[in-house]
Amino acid sequence: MGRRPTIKDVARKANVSPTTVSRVLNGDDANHMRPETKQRVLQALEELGYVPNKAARVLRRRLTGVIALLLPDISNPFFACLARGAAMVAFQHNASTLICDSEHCLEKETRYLDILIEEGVDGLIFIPVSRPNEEKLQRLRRFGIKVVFADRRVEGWAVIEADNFGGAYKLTEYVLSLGYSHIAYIAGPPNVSTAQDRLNGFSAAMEARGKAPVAIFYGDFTFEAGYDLTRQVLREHSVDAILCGNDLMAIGSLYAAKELGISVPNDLGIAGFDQIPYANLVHPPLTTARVPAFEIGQEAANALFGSSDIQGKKLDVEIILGGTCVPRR
Amino acid sequence: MGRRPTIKDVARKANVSPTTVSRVLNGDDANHMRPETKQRVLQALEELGYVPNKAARVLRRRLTGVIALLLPDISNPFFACLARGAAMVAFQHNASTLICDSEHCLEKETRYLDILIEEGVDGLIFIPVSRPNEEKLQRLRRFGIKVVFADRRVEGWAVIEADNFGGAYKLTEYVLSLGYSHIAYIAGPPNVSTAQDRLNGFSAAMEARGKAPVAIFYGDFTFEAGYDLTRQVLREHSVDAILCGNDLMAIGSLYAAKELGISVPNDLGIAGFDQIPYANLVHPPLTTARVPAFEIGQEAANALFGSSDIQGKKLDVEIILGGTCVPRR
DNA sequence: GTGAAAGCGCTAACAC
DNA sequence: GTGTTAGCGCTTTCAC
Repeated sequence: MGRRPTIKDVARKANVSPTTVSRVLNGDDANHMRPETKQRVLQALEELGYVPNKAARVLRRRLTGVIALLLPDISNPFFACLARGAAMVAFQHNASTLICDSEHCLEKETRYLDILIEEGVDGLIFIPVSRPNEEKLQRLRRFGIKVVFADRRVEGWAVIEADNFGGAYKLTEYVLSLGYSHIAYIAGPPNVSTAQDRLNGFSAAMEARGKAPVAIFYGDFTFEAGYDLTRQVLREHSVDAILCGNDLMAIGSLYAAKELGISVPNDLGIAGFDQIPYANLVHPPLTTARVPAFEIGQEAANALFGSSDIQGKKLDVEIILGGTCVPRR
Repeated sequence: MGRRPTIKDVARKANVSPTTVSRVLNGDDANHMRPETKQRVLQALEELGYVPNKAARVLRRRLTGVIALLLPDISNPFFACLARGAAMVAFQHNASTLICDSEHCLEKETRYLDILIEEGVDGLIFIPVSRPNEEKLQRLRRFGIKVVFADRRVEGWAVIEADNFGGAYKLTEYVLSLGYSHIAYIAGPPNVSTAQDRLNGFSAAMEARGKAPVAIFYGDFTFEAGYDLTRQVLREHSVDAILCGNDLMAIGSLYAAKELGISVPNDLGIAGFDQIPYANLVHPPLTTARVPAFEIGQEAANALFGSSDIQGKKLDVEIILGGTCVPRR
C-alpha cells in the first residue's frame, strides 16, 4: 500500500508543475490554460485517485471550510432540527459542520470553545448553556471567528431567534380566551433569554387581562423538570392550567397529571412551546407554539456565510391549537 | 487587532527556540527540561493567549484527531442517541466528532466519503444508507481511514450492532404468547441488515409456532411509511396485530389505527423496535425492544480508538412490555 | 538540556 | 500559458 498521492505526484505524472495542477483543482484555469494540458492533468488526477490534503490547504489558505454548532443537547429534537437547518446551508456552501454538544455543561462548553479556536473554524453558531462571559466571546473574535447566536440572545451580539415574547403573549391570550384562569407557569432557566422572553410574554398577557399567575416555577427545559414541578404545583396550589416554557417540560407535565388521575384538558389545561416533532404524538396532542427551529438553523448559517455584517433576526411564532387546552364550559 | 500568535512568537517572548515551546506544548519535557525554562515558556504561552494551529499540527503529525460519524438521519432519536455515545467516547480521547447526515441519500453519502478523505479523519463510524459498494470502502482503507460499521452490517467488515434477530424472535414470541395470531409485519428496507435480521427473527419465531405471517410490507423506517403501510394492511387484510421494524414506523402505525377508530391494543396489537425516547410518550406506551443505541455509539468509537484490530460485537436486546400489546381475552 | 534546520502538502507572487 | 520559489505553523531528527 503506497502512500497517499500528493499534488507533486500528479504533476510528475502529467508532466506539468504543481502550480498547474493546483490551478486545475481550483478552477483557476479560466486564464486560458491549454485544453490539452488541462486534459493531461485531469487524467493524472483520475488515475491516481488524488484527493487534496485539507490540512495543507487550510494552512495555506487560512480558511478551514468548517463551521461549528455549539449547543446544549443534540438529543433535544428542537436543537436537532436546528442543526439540520444549519448543516444544510453549510453543505450548500461546501462547508462542513462540526456539531459540539456541551451537554448543558458550562465546563464542556468552555473546553469546546478552545477546541474550536485550535480547529480554526470559520464561524460558530452558538447556543450557550447560559449567558457566556464577555471575555470568552472577545477571545473568539480576536481569533477571527465569526459568531452568531441562535435561539438564545446575548446583549450586543447578533442572534437569530424566534419572537418568544410575542408567541408567549399570543399563546397566553388564547388559553385565557378558552376560559382557563388559575394559571401556573413553569419557566426555563432564568439566565436564558428564551426562557425569560417567554415568561415575560406570559406575564404581560396576564397583566393585560388583569390576572395574576398562581405560581411561577423554574425548570431546566427537560422532561423530568416538567414532571417534578407539575407534581409540586398540583400539591401546593389550585390551578386549572399550567403553561410550560417548552414542549419537553409540557410533556413531562402531561405525564405527571395523567399519573395523578387528572383529566387533561378538562380538569387541567397544559400548553408547551416549540412544537417539537413529538408534540402531536402525545395524547391529547399538545397545545403549543411553533418555533421554526429548522429555519433558525438556516438563517444562522446564512448569517455566517453572508459577507455583510451579521444582523440579528426575529422569526415569527405561530400558535398551534392542540388538544391539551379546550374551551371551558 | 494583531494576528494570531504562533509558536515563534511564544519562543521569542520566552527567549527559547520554537522546539522548546513545542516540547512544553506536547509534554515532551520529561527528558529533564530545566524547570525555570519551562516556567518561562508557560508564562509566555499564558500572556499571549496562545492556541496551537490545528492545520499545521495535522500536516506534520498526519493525524487529525477527528473521527466522523456518517449516518442517514440525525433527527431520528435512535441515531441521535448513538451519536451522543460516540461523541462522548471521542471527547474522552481528545478527539472531535464530525457528524455527517446523508439524509437517506446515497449521493450525499458518497460525497461525504470524499470529504472525509480530504479532511483526513482518523476513523469513521459508518451507518450506511444501504449496502455500500466494496470499491468505496477499499478507497477509505487505502487512505488509511479506520472504519467501523454501526447498527448495520456489511459482510467482511467490523460492525457494532444489536442482536436484532434474537430481539425480534423474542418479541414475536411474546406477542404470540399474548394470543395475537393474525400478524402482519412492516419491515425496513430489504438491503439494510438491521431490517433483514429483524424480519428473519420474526419469521423464525412464527415458523417455530407453526404460524404464517398474514402479510409482509417494506417501508423506509419513517413515521410516514408506518402510517401509509398500516392503512394498506388494514384495507387489504384481516389482522389482529402489526409488528414494525422500528419505533418510528410503529408510531405511524398507531396513528393510522387511531384515525380509523381501531382500538389499540384491544382490536389491534402494535409493536415497534428500538425503544426511542418517545416510545413511551405515545398512548398507549409502545410495546417494543430496547436497542442500546448509546452503547452502540460508545462501542463503535471504542473500536476506533482501540489499538488492536477491530472486532465486531453484538449487544443484547431487551423486550419492553408496553401497552400496545396485551393479553387477548 | 536546548537549538538549527528540514519538511509535511499546498497555493500565490512573481517570473518568463 | 506555465513554472520557480517561498512560506503557511508546526514537529522532529540530529547536532552540540
